[in-house]
Amino acid sequence: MTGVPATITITAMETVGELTDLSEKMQMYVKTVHDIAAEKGAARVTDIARTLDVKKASVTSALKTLSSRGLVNYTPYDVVTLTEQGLQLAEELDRRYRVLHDFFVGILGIDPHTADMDACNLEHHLSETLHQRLVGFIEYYQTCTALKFRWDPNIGGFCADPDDA
Amino acid sequence: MTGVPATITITAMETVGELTDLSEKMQMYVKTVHDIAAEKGAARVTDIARTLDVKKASVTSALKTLSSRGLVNYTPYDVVTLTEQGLQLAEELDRRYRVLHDFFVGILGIDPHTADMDACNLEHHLSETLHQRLVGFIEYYQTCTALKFRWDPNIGGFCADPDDA
DNA sequence: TGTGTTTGTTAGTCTCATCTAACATTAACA
DNA sequence: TGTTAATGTTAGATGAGACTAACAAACACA
Repeated sequence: MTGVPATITITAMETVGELTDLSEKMQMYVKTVHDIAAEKGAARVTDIARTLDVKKASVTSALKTLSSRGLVNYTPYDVVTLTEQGLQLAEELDRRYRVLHDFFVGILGIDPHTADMDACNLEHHLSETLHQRLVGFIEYYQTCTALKFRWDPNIGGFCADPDDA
Repeated sequence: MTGVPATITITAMETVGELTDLSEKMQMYVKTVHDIAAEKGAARVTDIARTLDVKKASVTSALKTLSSRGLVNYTPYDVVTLTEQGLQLAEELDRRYRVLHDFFVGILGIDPHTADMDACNLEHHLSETLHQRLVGFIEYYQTCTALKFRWDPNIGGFCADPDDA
């Protein structure tokens, strides 16, 4: 058992990748297993390959790496699940994804599809401090009525939200 | 001459990396040459190696790649400068860096060092749409007095800026 | 239960970006 | 101007992560 502690504790400047010493690519495999497992109970190699747009041989190879790191339960020809540690990592990534996506769509007014792509690209690279500030900012935006504004595509800028008093 | 158009035009969902088909690592070399050249007029292999914490042999190798891509002027044993295309790329990256850093420090109240690290890690991964929205958001924050708030470390959350009316 | 299809694995190759070790060039200066 | 130190390059190896081609296992169903 190497690398990933039983409970993930990210310090201020650290990203998820730095904490786990896991490349962005490998993080994506963990996230993908999590997403597929959430939908279907467990992930198959074919599903993972299709989702990540890679060949099945690449998936097998990645799963061996992740298994040796204690992040996935892998036995040849069997379905794949996350270990407890893999689950914690996936949830940490998911928290980051959701905060980014919420911020992009809810506050910056970016269309959901672009927001999804940006959040996916960025979730691996946020420090814990930045993550927490975004969480706090979203909370403040939602509770503070004085703060309501909205992106206006006609102007190409932000302006006071007309729905708000 | 391949890959990079004479004038960079990034479309909505595209990142700088996708546009130029240049890896994050290679983007970092371009940015580093730009930074060193801004300070000293031109970059040397040793400077680049020290800045990026890699060996000089790695720098030589990267410079050959970037030279073949038309982004740096490289001749063996000579100082290194950016081509016009390399300069455009570096400036595009720098715009993203500054917007992120401004947002993190000026609005989210993150300390400059953490903000620097986050901006460095994230600058390669922003879509053009997200970049533009952040620019707009910062402008709005700066001009709209109703929008002033600030991170309060005691509370661990945002609150109305006491300096503001 | 045998046969074909789907799914998964293995073996080997490729590219990228790094490294080390050895060598070459340039610069400094006595 | 010759020697030494600093700087830069080459050649070859490594590891990550992708690929293809060939093979193996599991499944589906007549």
